[in-house]
Amino acid sequence: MKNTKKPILSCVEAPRVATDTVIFAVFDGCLKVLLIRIGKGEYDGCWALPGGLVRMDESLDEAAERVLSQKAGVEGIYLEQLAAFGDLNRDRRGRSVSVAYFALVRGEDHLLRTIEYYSGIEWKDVRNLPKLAFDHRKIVKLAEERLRNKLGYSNIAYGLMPKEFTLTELQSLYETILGNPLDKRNFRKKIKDIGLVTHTGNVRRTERSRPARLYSFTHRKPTMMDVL
Amino acid sequence: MKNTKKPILSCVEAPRVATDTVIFAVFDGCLKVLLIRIGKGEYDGCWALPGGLVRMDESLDEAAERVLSQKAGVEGIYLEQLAAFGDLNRDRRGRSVSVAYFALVRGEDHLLRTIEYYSGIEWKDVRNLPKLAFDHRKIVKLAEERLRNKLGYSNIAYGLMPKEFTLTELQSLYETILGNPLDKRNFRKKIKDIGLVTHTGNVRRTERSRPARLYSFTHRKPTMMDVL
DNA sequence: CCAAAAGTGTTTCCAATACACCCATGC
DNA sequence: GCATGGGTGTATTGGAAACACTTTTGG
Repeated sequence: MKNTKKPILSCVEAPRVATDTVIFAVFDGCLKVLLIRIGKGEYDGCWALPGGLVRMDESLDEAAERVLSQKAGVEGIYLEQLAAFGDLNRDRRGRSVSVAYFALVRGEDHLLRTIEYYSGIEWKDVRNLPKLAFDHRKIVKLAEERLRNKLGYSNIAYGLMPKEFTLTELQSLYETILGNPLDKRNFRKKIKDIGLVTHTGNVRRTERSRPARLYSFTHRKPTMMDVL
Repeated sequence: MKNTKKPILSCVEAPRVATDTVIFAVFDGCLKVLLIRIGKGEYDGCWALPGGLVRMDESLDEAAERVLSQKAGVEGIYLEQLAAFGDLNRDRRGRSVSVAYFALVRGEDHLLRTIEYYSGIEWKDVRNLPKLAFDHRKIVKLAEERLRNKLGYSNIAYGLMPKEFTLTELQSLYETILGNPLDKRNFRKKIKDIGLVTHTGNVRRTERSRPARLYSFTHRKPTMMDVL
């Protein structure tokens, strides 16, 4: 049902509502987060998550999608609400409440429009973050935890992998995010047993060694399953 | 660090920020939720979760605690953030964003000040809810799911149980919430193996049968563990 | 001694783990 | 033919699940 009443004009002190999104990608063997450099004001020189105020004509999810598209140039990717952050001192410029999201970008697409938009936009290694503004370090930490957990009981890895990939590449993604090595035979057995991936019929040929069979995710929608 | 700047006076259209809390208790063999009857306006006759606007001088968590205390008369109980809800049409009276919480009340305390405060405040069986205002049905559903999940991998049941209890009582709480029967011997073995509870040395004597040993939770702080 | 609920162990089964060698290709 | 990474199966173990009888009390 659509909201038919004219919204109330709020002329009293009230917290502002924003969204901030932790955008993950895996490449160069690292879990990366997309950050924007703040150029002036209270947090000059710090880095921050892409975010912005929520408008009157958009839901929280829509606001997060818009920010993703405007500031990071990505659309149609995996996006999920993380939590709301509303400590009094989270933003030194004034009272605000932020609804944090986390999003996943395929490693192959990590260059998409990021550098062109801002010069101050970069993928940073999660293990080695610069100084972050607001409470964004806390948000990234929570997002990282959530990502690691969900990897174990859902198929969200599809959000980080290209359409086609080898099982070795998939395993290496899991290892990068989880931070520990996995047994090759057990990994492949489990992945195949639960039908997480489907063989596409194609192979990738490399110089120097046996060609690898290519797979794609069986489901491209978020699905719960015991992956590991 | 304390917020030293004067907060910005927001004189533009902006979503209002509220909290709503799903307060659970288990008694009479049912999982119950505390609801408040709405007496007038758009949602006349509907029931709603206790909630209210977030003030400028309190964090989201503090706002939830205040509402809990003012509207439900309970303090110092288990409280955890659930998620933020911000669909455009969630409140027909105007644009709002609500940060939902879920809270746990010991069954023995379920009468605490509830009836006295409002006549329109009642514990309702989760399996048989009345018509709810706003998007509160969705919020209750999510909270229920979260409660069921957490029961399996944390000790939060302590928030629902009295100080001392028998293992049969604890099992019956699990069965009520999960909705299916559990094996007595396996349940007791697991509960004891992981050290979830500690024997207090006391027993409860009933007429008509063998006395039951009394236990209390080993930890009264939220702790992650494989309970079931 | 009877009714009522408390309390207690063992076996079975499945899923997670550990582990080592052969295969296909390019050079 | 050799170097490189791809691909496969089995034995072991540990935890989950199934399952029935004895104990203690009050009346």
